[in-house]
Order: sequence, then C-alpha cells, then structure tokens
Amino acid sequence: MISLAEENYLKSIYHLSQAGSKSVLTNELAEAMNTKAASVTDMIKKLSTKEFISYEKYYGVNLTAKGKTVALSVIRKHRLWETFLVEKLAFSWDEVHEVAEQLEHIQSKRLIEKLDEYLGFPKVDPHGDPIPDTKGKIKALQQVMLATLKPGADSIIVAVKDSDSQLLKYLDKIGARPGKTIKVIEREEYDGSMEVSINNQRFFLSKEVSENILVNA
Amino acid sequence: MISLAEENYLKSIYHLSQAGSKSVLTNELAEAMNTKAASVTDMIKKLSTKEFISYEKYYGVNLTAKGKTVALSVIRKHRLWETFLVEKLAFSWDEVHEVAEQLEHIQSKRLIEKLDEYLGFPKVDPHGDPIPDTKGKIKALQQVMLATLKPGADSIIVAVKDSDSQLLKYLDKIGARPGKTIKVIEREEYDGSMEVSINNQRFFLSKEVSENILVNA
DNA sequence: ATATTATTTTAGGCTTGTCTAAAATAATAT
DNA sequence: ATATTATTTTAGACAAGCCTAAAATAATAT
Ligand SMILES: [Mn+2]
Ligand SMILES: [Mn+2]
Ligand SMILES: [Mn+2]
Ligand SMILES: [Mn+2]
Repeated sequence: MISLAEENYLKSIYHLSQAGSKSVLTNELAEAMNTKAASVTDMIKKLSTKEFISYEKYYGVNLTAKGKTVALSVIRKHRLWETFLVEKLAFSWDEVHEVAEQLEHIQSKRLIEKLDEYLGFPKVDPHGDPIPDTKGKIKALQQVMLATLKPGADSIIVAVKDSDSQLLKYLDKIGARPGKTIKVIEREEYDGSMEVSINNQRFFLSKEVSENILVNA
Repeated sequence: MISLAEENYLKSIYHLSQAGSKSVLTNELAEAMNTKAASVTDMIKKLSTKEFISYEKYYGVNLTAKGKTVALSVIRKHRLWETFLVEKLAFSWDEVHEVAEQLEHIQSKRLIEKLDEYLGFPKVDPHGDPIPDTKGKIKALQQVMLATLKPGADSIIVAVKDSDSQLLKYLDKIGARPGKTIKVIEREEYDGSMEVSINNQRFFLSKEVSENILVNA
C-alpha cells in the first residue's frame, strides 16, 4: 500500500529530476512540497526503505524503477483527469490542476482504463503535457523554452506550465495555446523580455512568461 | 476543514439514524465503520466538539443540522459519481460503490455542479437511491422492504441495497432492477423466503434477498 | 435490592506525517 | 589548511486515527 503523501513525494521527485539531471536535494524537495527539510528527510527514509528511491545521505535521492512507475502512474491519472475536466465538463484549463491533484489519488485501475477509453485515448493533456501510457511510457517531446529562442525564430507552442492559474488565464487571453505558431520579433537582452506574434497579433512577454511557454525545438 | 475520516463517520451516522429512529449507539457505529468501540468514542468526541453531532455519554449520538448537511453533501457526491460511472463509463452497477467511496471525498463545489449538469441532473442513482440536491434536500421515497409484502401483492421495485457486489450481480441476472414490476406469488412463513415473478419469470428469493429489495409502498 | 452481563469510556500505546531547535556534515572562502 | 556558512540530519514533540486492556456505567435477571 502506498499513501497519498508518498505518491505526492514520488511525483515531485520525478518532476524535479526531469528539470535537472542530478540527484534531487532535500531542500529542493522541501520547497516543492511546501514543507520543511526535516519532514523531507523523514519521508525520504520511508521511501528508501520501501525501495521507491535510492538515497545517499546528504547527497539527495533518485527514483528507482519501481518509484518511477508509481510517479508516472500518478501523472497519467492527473493528466487524464485534467483532460476529462476540460473536454467533458467544460472546465477552463486554468481551473483543472487543483482538482486533478485530488483525483490523481483515486485507486482503481478499471476507472482509469475506462476514463482513457471514454476520452478517446488522448496523447496530451489540455496544457500540452504528454500522458504516459498504461506501462508508464511517456513520449519525451522535443521541447525548449520560448525564452531561449532568437529573434526571427518561428515555432509551434507545444506545452505550457499548468499549475499557475493566473498565467494560464493570461496565455488564454493572448491565444498562446498548444498547437499555435509563435514568432519572436525582438528580444531585449538586459531583462530577457521579448516581443512575439501570435495569430498575427503582437505581444510583449516578460522573461517569466516566456520561460513557461514550451515550443518545439 | 473536515477530514476524510470525519466525513465517513458523519455519513455512517446519517445512514444509521435513517434506519432506526433513536440515537446512534457506539457499537452500531463501530460495526458499520469496521472499527472498534474505543476508536468510535474518540471520534465522537472530536465530532461533538466541532458541533457536527450532539452526544450524550453512554446514550449515543445525533447529527446536528450542520452535521446532516455534511453527510448529505457526501451522499450527493457518492450517488452522482455512481451515476457517472454507470451512465458514462459503462461500469456495471455492482462495480461502482467502492470507487464512489473514494470519489465522494473530492473537494470541489464546481466539480459536482458541473458533473450534475453533465449527467442531466439525475434524481436517483443506479440503485434507485435518491440524490440529494445542492441544498441537501432529499426526496424521501415511499419505500418498503419486499420481504414485508403479502402474497398476491404487485409492486414496483424502487431501489436495491448498493454496497454488496454479489447481491447486485444476482439481482441483475434475474432482472430485479428499479422500475421493474415484481409480484409476490407465495411466501413461506417459517423462513421468510418467497416466490416472486419478474418479467413473467418466477424466482425463489431468500428472506435475505427480499429484505434488500425496496418496493413502492 | 443486588448481582450479573453488556455496553461504553478511559488509559496508555502505536503509526503517519508534520514541526522546531540543535547537532552534524558538506561546501566555500580566506 | 582552516574558518565560516549553508545544507542536511537527528532529537524530541504533537495531532489524527487507530488499537488493546482495564475501569466505569447501564441494562437485565434474580
Ligand atoms: Mn496539472
Ligand atoms: Mn496539465
Ligand atoms: Mn454506493
Ligand atoms: Mn448507490
């Protein structure tokens, strides 16, 4: 049996280890989990005993194959539920993350299989994030932050960061959705802001925004 | 904030107080919750402090208006989810209860409103149980156990007990579903078993089965 | 009225997941 | 190489929810 807290830690470790390529450190995890380092150390020990992670004292943790499977299963559920909420219940994409955080912990293989089928076996969620298959296989998209593109570059939005409702509302307003073409007109070196065009309309994006828009490489 | 355990206790107290008209006793609750009397006493104190129940030591508990509201909200969610699982995901009626026990604890007003709308504002769940409305108003059906009917009586099945998968499979097989007409042919006094006809077919039902079929009074 | 039995509560303990404060270790700067 | 700083771990505590065993109370039988 795996608890809700354990699932959330494993998911978080997975996401953090995707970002960087090194071990996930205690403080990183504490920040991500909105808790204290001491609590993280406690949980790390439990997860390590259960062989979901490998742990070297003072040097952070890494998911084992077993742990990765759990993490991907939770992510699969999260993204399928988000898709359901948007496609079937007419939620907007900025409202779904919080609810999916709860729904992802429902334990029922059958439910997820049925849901997947009902949704027509979607490949990505409403934010463009790939949905792992039953076996936890995930399509590693070729994606890069919009912030890294040079002026003149033309590319297609692949995904956006999904957990900030404010950002999503803004992106929706300017039409920055997965599938859309975005062109970098100009880039200000000193603050990383840029002018872009979407749907033949021009917008100024701060560095913060352009780092949360992922485009095809 | 109300915890999952608290919600389950309140739901259970509600169901037990519907059955009998007296206060709900510690042992009844322990049995229903699959736990020990001592644990029930502990929880009762918490719920009492939070004013979800009124509690007289040694004489059992009763829901306050506040507690009843919570219980009915959980029951509403449970029954809406069961309806969703059967109507949209093609679950059979004997598979849904367990999953709904989990889904009923998802906290999101918006989700339940949208789900209700998506399902077309159903009035009863797949087992015939009435779905409380947003305000917790529930249609008290005129219903009586099939077991109490006399031979010759003709009546319509209104609901069936929903938490026993085996029973539901059996009822489905013989066609005993809500809305169907059932006629009592004969009743054996000494064991309470009866012969009935459904869809012009005859079946022998044990007392146990006939107590779990509810018909219009 | 009193004794026996059944029910409920209390006492004390365990696990999970959290916390703060203190100690240990690693990283960095001189 | 050593001192300072930052990070991580340990120690000890707490709330929620559960448990067993013992004590208290209520119900019932004589
Ligand atoms: Mn999300
Ligand atoms: Mn998403
Ligand atoms: Mn049910
Ligand atoms: Mn039901």
